[in-house]
Amino acid sequence: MGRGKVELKKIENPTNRQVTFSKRRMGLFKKANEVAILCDAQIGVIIFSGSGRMYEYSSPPWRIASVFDRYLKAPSTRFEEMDIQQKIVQEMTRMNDERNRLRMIMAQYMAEDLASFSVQDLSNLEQQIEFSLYKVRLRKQELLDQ
Amino acid sequence: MGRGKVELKKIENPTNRQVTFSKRRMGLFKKANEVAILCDAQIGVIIFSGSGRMYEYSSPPWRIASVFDRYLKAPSTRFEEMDIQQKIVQEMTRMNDERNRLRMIMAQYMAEDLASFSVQDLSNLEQQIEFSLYKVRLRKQELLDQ
DNA sequence: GAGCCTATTTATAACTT
DNA sequence: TAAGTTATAAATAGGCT
Repeated sequence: MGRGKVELKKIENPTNRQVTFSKRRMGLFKKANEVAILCDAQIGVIIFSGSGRMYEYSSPPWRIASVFDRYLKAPSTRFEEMDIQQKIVQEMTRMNDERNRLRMIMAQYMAEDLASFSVQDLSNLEQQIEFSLYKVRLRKQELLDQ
Repeated sequence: MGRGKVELKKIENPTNRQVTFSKRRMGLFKKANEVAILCDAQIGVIIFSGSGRMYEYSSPPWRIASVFDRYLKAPSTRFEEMDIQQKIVQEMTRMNDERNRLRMIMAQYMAEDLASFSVQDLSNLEQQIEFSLYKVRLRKQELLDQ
């Protein structure tokens, strides 16, 4: 989207990174606002810059606190403790050796024991899988375009 | 952005609204992901559809809970902190199904490092993910049909 | 009614001042 | 360095299947 194609990795030049951050942050909020209005949705977006500054968007007429409050009340929502995040990281690290193979079979693995999921859980899972699928397709296309 | 210009107001036709919601939700998450990576930012996005379904994005490797936790601690935040923090603590205390959560998070992690995959690998992965998506949807439908 | 397609609109990277 | 401009990449509305 611009004079040149941009690789999806951290922009090393701090000045360029700051400029891009400023522009794209505005773009992201604009998009969020459009979805909220066009599709009658309630949206909250929080951004922390690398330097720790916070920016937020919340779809009118709700305050962002309201969106998060609703998030807390969502039936299947569980707030992960830091402990659990650490467990995730540890688990991912442990699996490093067979990481690729594991990823290949993860989709299969994931779908094998769905009995204990609620409808909301499954909807969330569905979304995450769709996003994964999107990313896989994107990556494949990138390779094909080379 | 499309065959016709769209007025910024709620799309009245429910079918069109749903289609637009689905497309733009994906677009919004993609944009958020790009900003997070390009600009080294931490981003959380929560969307509630008009029907109350929740969708979320959180920039890897952070979980969305982490973004919100940081939000609650931000100096400029001034809504009822005690109240909401208490709710968080309660939620965290009630949390007991980390296994399923972990599995759900895996989908997101899974797609994060695709650099080493060949096109053939990706096609296989794509097929497996699509199959998983199919099974998740099937299971969800079963629950809804009960 | 979920995908795929493509004409157009929109976002933005690099340029300019 | 910041603000405005423009060429180009990306998103997507409406069609089509």
